[in-house]
Amino acid sequence: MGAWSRGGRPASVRPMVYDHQSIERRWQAYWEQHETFRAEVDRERPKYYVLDMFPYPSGDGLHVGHVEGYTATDIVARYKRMRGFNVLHPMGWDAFGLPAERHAMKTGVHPATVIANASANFRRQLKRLGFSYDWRREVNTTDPGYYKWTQWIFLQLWGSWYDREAQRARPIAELPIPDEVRAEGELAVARHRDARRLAYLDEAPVNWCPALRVVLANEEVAEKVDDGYEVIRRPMRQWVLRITEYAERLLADLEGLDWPPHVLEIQRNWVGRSEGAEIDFAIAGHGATLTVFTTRPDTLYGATYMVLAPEHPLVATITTPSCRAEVEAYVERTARRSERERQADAQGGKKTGAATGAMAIHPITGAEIPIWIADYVLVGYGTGAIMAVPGHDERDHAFATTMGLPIVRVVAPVDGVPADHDIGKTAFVGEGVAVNSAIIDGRPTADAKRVMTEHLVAQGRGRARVTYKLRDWLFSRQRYWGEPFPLAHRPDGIVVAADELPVTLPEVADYDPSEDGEPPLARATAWKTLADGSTRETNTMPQWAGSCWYYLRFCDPGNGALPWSNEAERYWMPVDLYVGGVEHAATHLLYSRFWHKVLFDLGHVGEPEPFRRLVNQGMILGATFLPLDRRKGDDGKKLVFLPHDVEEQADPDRPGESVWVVRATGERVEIQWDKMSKSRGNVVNPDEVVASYGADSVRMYEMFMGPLEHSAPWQSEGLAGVHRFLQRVWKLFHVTAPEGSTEPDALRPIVDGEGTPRQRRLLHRTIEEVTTRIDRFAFNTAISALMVFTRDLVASDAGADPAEAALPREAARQFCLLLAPFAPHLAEELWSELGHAKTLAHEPWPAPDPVWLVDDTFQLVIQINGKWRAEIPAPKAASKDELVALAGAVDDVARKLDGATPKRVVVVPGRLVNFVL
RNA sequence: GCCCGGGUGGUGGAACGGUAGACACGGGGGACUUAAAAUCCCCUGCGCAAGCGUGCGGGUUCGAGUCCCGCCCCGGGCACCA
Repeated sequence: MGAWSRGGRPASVRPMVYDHQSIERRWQAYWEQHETFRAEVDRERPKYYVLDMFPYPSGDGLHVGHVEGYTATDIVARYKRMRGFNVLHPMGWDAFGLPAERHAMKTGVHPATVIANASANFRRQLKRLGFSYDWRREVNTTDPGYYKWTQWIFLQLWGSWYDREAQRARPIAELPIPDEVRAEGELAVARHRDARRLAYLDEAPVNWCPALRVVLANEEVAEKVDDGYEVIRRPMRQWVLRITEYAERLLADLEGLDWPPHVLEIQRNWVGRSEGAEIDFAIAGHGATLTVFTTRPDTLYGATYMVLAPEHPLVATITTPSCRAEVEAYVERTARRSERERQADAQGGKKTGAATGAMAIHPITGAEIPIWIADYVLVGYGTGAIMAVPGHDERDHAFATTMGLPIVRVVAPVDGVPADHDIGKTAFVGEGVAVNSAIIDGRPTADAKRVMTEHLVAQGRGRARVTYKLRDWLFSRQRYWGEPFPLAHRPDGIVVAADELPVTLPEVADYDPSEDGEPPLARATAWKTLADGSTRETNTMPQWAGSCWYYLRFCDPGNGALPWSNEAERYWMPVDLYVGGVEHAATHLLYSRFWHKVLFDLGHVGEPEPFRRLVNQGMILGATFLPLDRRKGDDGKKLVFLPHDVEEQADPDRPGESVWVVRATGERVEIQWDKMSKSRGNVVNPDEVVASYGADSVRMYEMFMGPLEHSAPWQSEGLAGVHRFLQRVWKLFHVTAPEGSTEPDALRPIVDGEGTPRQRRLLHRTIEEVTTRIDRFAFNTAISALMVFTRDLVASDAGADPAEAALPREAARQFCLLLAPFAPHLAEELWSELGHAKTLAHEPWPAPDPVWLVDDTFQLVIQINGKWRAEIPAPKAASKDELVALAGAVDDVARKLDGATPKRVVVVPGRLVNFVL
């Protein structure tokens, strides 16, 4: 580098005009020292709770994607503070979970140490970006002082049952115990209660991931399968939370939330409500009744066989001796199949199954129809059994075709669509008119469903019913780095709560669960064994546990006696704005809402929903470069070049255009944008860009990229552009020190007041625009208004009004306030240079003066037949007739009109005149 | 397959039913400089032009990127859930 290049500037030359490094350092220290963003309950002021989805503190540090969401919430936090709200804006660490544990296994460093280091790094990075968190409220889910209360909430769940009549959770002590149960003694009462608790032990097939040696919740399976992990079903005894009791409320309460439609849809899909009927079938030669769920009771006459899930409890009792061997083999085989195999078959429409030899009796016709088992019927949904109507259900149709079972039509399409439909070839799944169905013949589907259900109810053979896809939440994990369950198993089999919380994690020598899934805590014998002979539960909670309620702890993080005080919770909750990634739509957001409702039912919180408004930030994409022929490299993977391998060159073929070229070889490559990830090598490190452009530039660039919800490519030219803007702001406030001077830049000459009428109009329009655009979350356009102001406030050197060469003090003052949410460091610096002794963080937000929002004149647009023809300045006060006269007098317009009388003249005052010929 | 959300310059994106492309990036030209960098100023949807332009085709309206109907494409969600 030469003496004059950016890095090696001689000391005699003055420093860069806008020295972001020293400015940012100064104000970050000021905020910290003065506790500028400290929040306390204050009943005199309205509150505003702005929350980020707190991060998992990974060893890789913060990335620019985090920064986008955090900047948006910080803008809102700073803005609301200036609007007089008492703002709660906290940050913490979601620090339990696999990565720290795996790191510990590899390096021998304790997960707590791993987390401490990583979170210290995150905290440093966040502070460097100037976010206005109240750091006194920082929480860490792995801190025993925190997870004590996670365990406490778990005990609330364990200690409750769902009263379906009252539609709410109630303490288990209030559960009515039938006399005959009570008569059987303590153990029977305990069993009766345990079967109804919101947290219960269940021996059921679970999603087991052998590679990770852990069970997965249904919500987690898809993600792990996508990551290439094998997930198999295997029976295990596990803790499960009864979230299904809340299905209806989780669905109904989505109404009225200000959430993205997309997330509402994911939640609705996940809950998966469907209305239908249960129908009871007798089994020939057995006392047992086989109950099925169907959404199409109108197709009952078309049921030609029955199917049970292989795990259905009746399978063992009804299977005939001649079929037993085949059925058992089939049950065995399905139990071992992996999730992936099942999905593959499902996609291919491939059906397998076995006949039980038993026959069901059709509740209306009395016909005997065969009972099969097949794994396309799921044990966890409905009743785990179906009546198969191959004529009108694609899956039943495929199965019937494979097994050679009869197919009959009981619904006819209306309007003859499709006219040539062949029920033997494909199922007709649409609505139509019932046929071949004695009691409902001729009725349209909706009507037929209703009448059939009523008929079944009258006969005592069925009932209307609603079912949900949502399953109970599998809540235990066979890992070390999670919250221990505060429970112990007594020798007599009764489960009891720990007397004292927290139940802390013991030290262990080996973090890995055994191959068959015995948790590492099971080997901590001293910890596990209690004095009275009972043993502690050795599973731990999933990572979601801590994040299910952290927003509540933020209300009162230092409380040692309670998870939160009533006072703090009633004041701060609900969260007014919650910003985070969409990946949590079916997991974290569903789980938190569930816990919150339980806490609400038990009177611990005051509102049924925790998050009033939700916004998902988009992804920031990183660049990689691909050869034009997409050839593979030596390792057999697609050949990829990283940004530092590549440079931009002028395109020799197309002047003015440029192409990407590999520096070493000169080969042309194409740019490709992907989600940033360490493995792709396309990650932008916030530390580096903050060092070279400053936190204010990085914050502003991320907001200027486009709407918050959109994904957008990270382009360093754009960052440089925003940085240039901040330099222009600096220059607006300063006269540059003479060349060679070591003095800092001096403040531009200032005149009192808001300046000339033109400047005042500009100021008030800017206030108006920035305000409405922050309110609308249109931060990119708010920034553009700030850019226009900066460009136009002071007359450029060449010519123009000399009265506008100075900086109007009042305009400068208010501009600092408008800039502050976006570029808080620079705004504070300029504010203090204007002579203010204190931070601007609590200054009132500027209000536009309506007088200056209206111009005396406006640009009148003249249209002919709706097309733009001319534009002239016209007085705002002009009447419609005057406007038409003005418009008609314009030469160009008069010529086009050519003396013709318009059929109609549309006048929109303040905008346009449209002559319709 | 079903359900959401989108398609606007070379790029990111602006536009209460009222001048499409604000503000930026990129590109071009100029000023300053011995020169360059930096900075500042001007131009920049397409077309030689009349004109044409917001995925395509219709419609409503004096006027449609915006509202309605029918398609196409892209992104996302759900999916053996009876």
